[in-house]
Amino acid sequence: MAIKYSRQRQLIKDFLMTRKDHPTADVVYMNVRQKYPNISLGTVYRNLSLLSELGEIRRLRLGDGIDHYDADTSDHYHVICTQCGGVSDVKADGIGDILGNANIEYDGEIQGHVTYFYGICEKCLKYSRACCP
Amino acid sequence: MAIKYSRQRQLIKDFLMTRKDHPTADVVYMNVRQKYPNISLGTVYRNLSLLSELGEIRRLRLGDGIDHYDADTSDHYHVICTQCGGVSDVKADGIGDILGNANIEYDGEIQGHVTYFYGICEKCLKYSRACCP
DNA sequence: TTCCTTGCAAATCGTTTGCATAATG
DNA sequence: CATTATGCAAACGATTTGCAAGGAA
Repeated sequence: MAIKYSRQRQLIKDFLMTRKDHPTADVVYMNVRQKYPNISLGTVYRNLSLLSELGEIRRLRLGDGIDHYDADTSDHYHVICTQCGGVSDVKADGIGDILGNANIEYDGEIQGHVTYFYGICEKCLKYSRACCP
Repeated sequence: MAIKYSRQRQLIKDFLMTRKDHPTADVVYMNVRQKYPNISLGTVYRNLSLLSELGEIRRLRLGDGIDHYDADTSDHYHVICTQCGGVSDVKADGIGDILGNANIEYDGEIQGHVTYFYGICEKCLKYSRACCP
């Protein structure tokens, strides 16, 4: 199971690192194809999964049924805009600790949690202000 | 868009209220079919969506890519067992407030959050204890 | 009668997989 | 050379949808 270099995987990771909007597999495919036209969707999926397993990127499951990917593996959270569907980052230090210490009643063993927020992103806020003063 | 009664919708909701394990659409279909053999999968999906919109049930998106449904609409959280995949309830009062007051840096407007936990459920815990003393 | 709901099947959409070929170490 | 990765296309599983027929108000 040794991992060998592939230009495709490198390009996928490179592209992801340039983006802060947590693109989907399809968006990755569309973009990488501009530098490497022969790449196939299957390869994109395979590498996104592999990179996620390796911990080099993060796979985000945000309730819209489509996987998003994030090259920023640091500890942070996400907000989904209920208007435009965009995904943006939030700093929210200590949520892990807070949830870990919350008053949780459960007879099994809790190992971790997934949290994301929804709301209205900065862009959409400005937009709605502009038209409804 | 007035809503008219349908026996199928009633049976779907009735079934869901008897279950505490947050079944998927397919499981609902299999079970309702025993009382109403002609029901179609499409009808099950349509009604689960409708009931969710009406707030009579809750749709759970737990990161496994399959929607689960819960007739318990009270405020509670869920734990997904990493061993058996089962979904169970947790009481965790105050998480909403805690997250609302967390130290969150975000330039948009946060309206709410989704949180679920993962870990090992009671059954699987007992099971693993039994075989590894 | 009006309009909502259904059953059925086909269609959609994101994702995975089998396989022969190409590239890496 | 052994092994991993690829492109392609077909397969997949969950969900949605178009449509003609059935049922509720």
